[in-house]
Amino acid sequence: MKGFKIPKTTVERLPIYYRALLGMEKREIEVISSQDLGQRIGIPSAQVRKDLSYYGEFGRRGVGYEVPILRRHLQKILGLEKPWPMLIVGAGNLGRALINYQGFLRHGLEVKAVFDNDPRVIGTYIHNLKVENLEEMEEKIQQEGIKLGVIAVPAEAAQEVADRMVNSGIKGIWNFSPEHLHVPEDVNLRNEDLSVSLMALVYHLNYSIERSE
Amino acid sequence: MKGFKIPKTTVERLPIYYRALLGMEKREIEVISSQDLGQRIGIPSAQVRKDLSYYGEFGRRGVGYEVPILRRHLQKILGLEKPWPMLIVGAGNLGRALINYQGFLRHGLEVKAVFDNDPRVIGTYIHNLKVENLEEMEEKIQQEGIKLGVIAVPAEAAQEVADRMVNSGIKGIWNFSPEHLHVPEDVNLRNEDLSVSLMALVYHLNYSIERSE
DNA sequence: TAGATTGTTAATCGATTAACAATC
DNA sequence: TAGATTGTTAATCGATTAACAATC
Repeated sequence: MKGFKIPKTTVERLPIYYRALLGMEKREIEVISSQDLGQRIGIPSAQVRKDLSYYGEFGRRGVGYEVPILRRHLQKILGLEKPWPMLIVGAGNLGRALINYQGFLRHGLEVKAVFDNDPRVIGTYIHNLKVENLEEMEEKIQQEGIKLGVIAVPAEAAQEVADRMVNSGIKGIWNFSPEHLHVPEDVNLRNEDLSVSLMALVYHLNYSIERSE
Repeated sequence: MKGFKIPKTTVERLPIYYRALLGMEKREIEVISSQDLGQRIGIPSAQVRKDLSYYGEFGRRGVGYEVPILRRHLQKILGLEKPWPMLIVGAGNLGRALINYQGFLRHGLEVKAVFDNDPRVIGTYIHNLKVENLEEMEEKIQQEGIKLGVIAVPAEAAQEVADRMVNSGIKGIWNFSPEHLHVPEDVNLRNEDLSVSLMALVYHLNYSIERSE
């Protein structure tokens, strides 16, 4: 990786490239041009080339990119070579959906534990995984060296869960609660507030329907 | 609303403001400055003021913004005054999580129907809602005038579901599948590919852990 | 060689931020 | 009036895009 600054927007697109390449590899497409790759995912070819160029020269002029090679480069760039153990706090509907999501393992992620504080839920099983008492979270994080935590609890509980995660060594938080969480700057926080996302969709929907009526 | 172009990034922030204001209104905070509002959600005050200024002059110089007034303006701007009927296709874990999500109604959205094509699931109930046969989707969309559809099906089925939604009059699609969907330009498409989002988090996590070790 | 496509530079476009006059 | 905060302009910063020499 070169030393200079990489645009945030580029990083957001890397997983999209990676995913598309996985699909092409499965279908045994051997070589792809930035033009073709871009077309499949709705990104201009110049942007594809520029994004990749921040990390190296992966293509061959006049030819294109070899799919398996580029895919492996992206896997490494994204940090998906070694599997990341992760934990989920909150065994409600969303927590369950995430646990059951089959795609994590394929992408080098593995849900190692689920925690909740509701006695009616603790001890039940979700897809081979026993829901554990939230009290035991810290111990597990340290035992297993877990660095990645998912917050799928109600807004009121989110900051406390985050604090406890951070204190036990978690370095990346995927936050599904609507709370704006405070974490130290060496902790990577990613907010996935679905209702915020939906409201932005409704804004555009409302606007386009108003205009056409 | 003024005539000129509003930055995409501004639109993405509006729901965050709206949500914060809802919380403040509940706690009976009457007036808030751009400074204070921004602080709560991690957005600089100048940006708060600029974003709001695209839609009007909602504040009072020397004073700030009246919370209930600004909240109502944002509700209107976002198109959340009248409730939007929506439908979900795919009654798997994610579909279930979305149906059970209590927050939609509060934000002017209402899940009117759920569809699936699995005979073992059709006819079962999820939170008062009967899972219907996917065959009947088109009829329902037209009967109820539904404009908003959620795609929570496997990648292979996503484009077909999208096509059928579009042909029946859906104007906004919230796509949870990893497929890059093709829709006419008057249809608003929002992709919510969770594994893409997670990979971007892992990228940063990996990078920060590498550096500190 | 002729045709294709990369990697990169420079131009353009868009978003954020600082600063301050207006005004409560 | 003195202090506070908006709304807006202009400067800065960052991202996208066009264009093309390098090269397969």
